[in-house]
Amino acid sequence: MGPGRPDEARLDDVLGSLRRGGTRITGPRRAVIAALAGSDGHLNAGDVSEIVQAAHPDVHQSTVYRTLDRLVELGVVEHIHVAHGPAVYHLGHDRHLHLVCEGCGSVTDAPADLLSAAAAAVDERFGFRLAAGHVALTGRCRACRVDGAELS
Amino acid sequence: MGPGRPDEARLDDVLGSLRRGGTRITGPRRAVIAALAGSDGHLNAGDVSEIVQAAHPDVHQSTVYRTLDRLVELGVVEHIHVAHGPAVYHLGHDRHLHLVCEGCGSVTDAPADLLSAAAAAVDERFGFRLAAGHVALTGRCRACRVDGAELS
DNA sequence: ATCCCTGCAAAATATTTGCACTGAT
DNA sequence: ATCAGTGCAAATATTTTGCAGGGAT
Repeated sequence: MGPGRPDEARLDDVLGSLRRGGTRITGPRRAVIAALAGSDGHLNAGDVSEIVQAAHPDVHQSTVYRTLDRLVELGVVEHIHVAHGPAVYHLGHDRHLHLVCEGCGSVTDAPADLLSAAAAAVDERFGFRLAAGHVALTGRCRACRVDGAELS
Repeated sequence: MGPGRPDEARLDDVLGSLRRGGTRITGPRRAVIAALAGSDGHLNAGDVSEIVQAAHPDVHQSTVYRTLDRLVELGVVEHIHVAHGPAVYHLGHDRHLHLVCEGCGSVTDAPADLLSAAAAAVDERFGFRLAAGHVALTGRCRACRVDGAELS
């Protein structure tokens, strides 16, 4: 469609990282990476499986899990723990924060520097190094903060 | 042992809340609340079950889950989602934060006001009301931040 | 040719739910 | 007497793992 296809560029980046890491490049792995690269959103392992299996029905879900783990290990994928649901994955290590609405489940990205002051305080007072991006923060988005929807 | 038994006071507080909420007071419920009141730490549902069943072997685990849910509903118990493991529960709504170490799994409590500036910024910029205490923050505690233990 | 990666099946972990009975109110 | 709460068993959801065969290097 438009000129320039960042998805493919990202895919190539990741493949390069795999090669550098001594990790073999296989069909299932391409498919998993493509699924992540093709979606800007935050996919959980089941989502990735569905997308992958739409094109490659033989790829087993356990392979998706193992591949995601490997990619996290290599540092090219982040996994974030959402309050109730399963962990979600996305390419890159932008280190942004995730705001998950307890009402509607929507995920909002926020810049990591929002927590940098807090992280410094935590480090100073507790000697604890915050990995703020690893867990999603929860609360209520603009749309849901009035409605009395159920909490989690 | 010492004078004054805050555990029992807390237990009575909770029982009062139950009565006010129109919730029946049963043996299993007393046992669950006592387990929470008797431990300052952060127990997951399995821990609570063990403690309860040590004294009351007949109490079923599903009852523990349902009781914990009810207590959360009533606002006398908080449940916090820890990165990988199961949710942990504790009495009260101190609204403190939880710092979970990715290395050793230890949980450190931190005052909620550490995030109040960040919460204000999030509200202003995204219209998102942070419920910071609901999800545990992860990182590396003092002891683990040098050792290269495995990540989660 | 090596041995990392895969598919498969089964297990492990965490939590929920339908159902009939019991006990708190 | 009512019906919320319970024990039990089974289902659900997510993730992990042992094993043997196959493909990337």
